[in-house]
Amino acid sequence: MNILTELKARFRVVLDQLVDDPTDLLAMIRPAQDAKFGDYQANCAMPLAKQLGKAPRDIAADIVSKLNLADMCEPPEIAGPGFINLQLKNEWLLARLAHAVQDDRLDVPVVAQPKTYVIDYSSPNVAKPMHVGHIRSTVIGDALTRTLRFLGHRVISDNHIGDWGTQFGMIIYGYKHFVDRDAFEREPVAELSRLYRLVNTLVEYHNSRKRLPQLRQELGEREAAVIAQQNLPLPDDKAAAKKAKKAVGKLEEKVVQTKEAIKSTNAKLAAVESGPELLAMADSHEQIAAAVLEETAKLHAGDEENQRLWEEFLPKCREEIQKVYDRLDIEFDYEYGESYYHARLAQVVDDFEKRSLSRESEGAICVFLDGFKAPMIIRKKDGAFLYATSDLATIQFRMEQWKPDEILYVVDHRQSEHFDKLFAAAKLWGYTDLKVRHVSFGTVLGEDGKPFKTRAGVAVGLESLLDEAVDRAYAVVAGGDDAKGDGTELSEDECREIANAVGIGAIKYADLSHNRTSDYVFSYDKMLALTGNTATYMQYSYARVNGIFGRGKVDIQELRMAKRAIELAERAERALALELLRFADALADVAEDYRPNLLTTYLYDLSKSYAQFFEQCHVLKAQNETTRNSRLLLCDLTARTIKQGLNFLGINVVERM
RNA sequence: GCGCCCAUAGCUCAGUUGGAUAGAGCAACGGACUUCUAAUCCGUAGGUCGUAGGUUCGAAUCCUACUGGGCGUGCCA
Repeated sequence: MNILTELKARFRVVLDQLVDDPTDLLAMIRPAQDAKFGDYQANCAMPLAKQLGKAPRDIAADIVSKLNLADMCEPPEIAGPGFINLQLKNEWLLARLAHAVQDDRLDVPVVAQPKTYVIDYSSPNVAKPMHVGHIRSTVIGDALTRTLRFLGHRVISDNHIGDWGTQFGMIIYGYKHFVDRDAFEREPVAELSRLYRLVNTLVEYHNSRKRLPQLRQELGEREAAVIAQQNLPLPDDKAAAKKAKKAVGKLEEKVVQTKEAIKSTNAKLAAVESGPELLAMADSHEQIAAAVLEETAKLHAGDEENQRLWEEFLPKCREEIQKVYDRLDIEFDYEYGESYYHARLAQVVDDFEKRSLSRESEGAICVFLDGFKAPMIIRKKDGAFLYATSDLATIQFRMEQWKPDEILYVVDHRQSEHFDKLFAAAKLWGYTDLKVRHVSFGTVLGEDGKPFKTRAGVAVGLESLLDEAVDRAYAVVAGGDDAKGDGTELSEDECREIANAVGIGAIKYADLSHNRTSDYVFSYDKMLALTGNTATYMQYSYARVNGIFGRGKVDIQELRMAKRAIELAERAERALALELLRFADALADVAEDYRPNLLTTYLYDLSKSYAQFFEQCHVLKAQNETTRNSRLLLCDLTARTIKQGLNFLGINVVERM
């Protein structure tokens, strides 16, 4: 049962008599901030004071007198300005725990009104290897899928793979001009990836050459602007003088920006010019950028050769991506790539045109939306479609196919404006009942506080990231095992298996435990730490419970069925019990605003409660058989909750570590 | 220029949508092992919640201005 939902239902009956809509007031019932105030607190009396023209403490007393809570709570107490403090009755807790022991769902109810969700996440480009930028979308989307599904919603996970864009034009061009046949035979994906990078480098080289003179000119103009501003006489007025100085600062900043742009442009030129072979390639492929676009256009137009190459490359690329998903233990219901929607794009634009929702501007078909300066372009002046077009087509398809109540896009925050426009356009198009939500997230930073890149300046590959985490986890696991002193307990195979669960778990957990909207600093040392809010700590808590069962030769299945009584004599026992029963609340919180970090916080609190219980309440050497059995059941519930909770995060537990 | 986001302990981060004395972990310091896994636990210290105003019974949270940072900004995705 969901404790908060139950309490709110009880309060609603009373508050309905006082106000028209108690929704906001009910949101003010929450877990107590401090254990000394009880288990839960209701803060709704204070805001009612003005509205009802009565003292808040009197209102609180009035509410309390009308509440029907006797079965669930001790008599409520009114404190401070009008807080209503609630303490759950032990009998009530015991009844819930007894149910949880027998219940596969750990007493977590199914939602009253299931919805249909489409969740769009991960969405890598098949032509490029997956990199660090893909973890957050993949891991957050997967966690939301698992959690919402468990809560009883119908969830369709759809990996909107980039398999149709310019990157494929690059690969095709590269394959036609630069392929190394032997390498392609041996390792096709590695070779395609090399070709992608090569073509990309050459394209950037020529772009840079074109851009450099412009940048130099810009630099001259901006430096002149600084001097001009500096030469202006300083106004006598202090505020105006300050403003003038600030203007100089801003202009100087722009000079710095331009200088940096020149530096990175020069680096791109040097990358090619340092190698005679590369330079020769660049010289003989001067029109490469246009040629790549043409290869892409030919593919889209159904050119036989390009189509054949695409069909040959795509499965190989997808296989490679699948390897990463296998390692991450992530599955999708559907993986309709962008190419899947190609046939619909022209119709989408036609429909917008027919219904006068769009119009031509500077040769492009544009949808002008209220509140946006720039229009959303759905067809370029050269006739090609854009990702806005295919995103619209995707919405149309999903509505036809699944009729979702809500579509979630788990995509980084930089695309928020695109989604704002997309959602506005979808509404304009007639999807007024559909809820569309951009579940955005921040950037993964390196320890220097800047976006996580290799020394060469490219995003860190996802595979190598996983390798590194698992290697480090192996060192931790094997090291910890050796340190026990009584010889190595774990076999080599076990160590490897544990290291895999720990390493992959650490990466996922580090990501999910941060508020998704903020950037976070990626650190192997922190994520693999054995203490603190890490997957490793949670996995360790789980393994310790298992250790008790092993040492005590406990048949936990038998104990569950035997319906042994749980007792809450010790403070630590009661605290643990209450935490266990908050699982449903925590999951509801995750679903509320799609925030997996609320689940990691919960699991960490649970593990801490368990650690205290573990210190203070000896299980196997309990005073008597009844207490021993009670505590074993509390251990069992803890282990099951941790396992289930980590499972929602896509993280596995290990029986020993 | 315009738009969006952010600023909390030395460091990395929470903060349940306006509630009681702002919390964790790391690092620092002090304690607890003939152990149920010490791979742990307990304690101490650490804060002008970027600055200045405002809203009200009550603000890290809402509003305004400022400072500093990130991102986006008409034909990439």
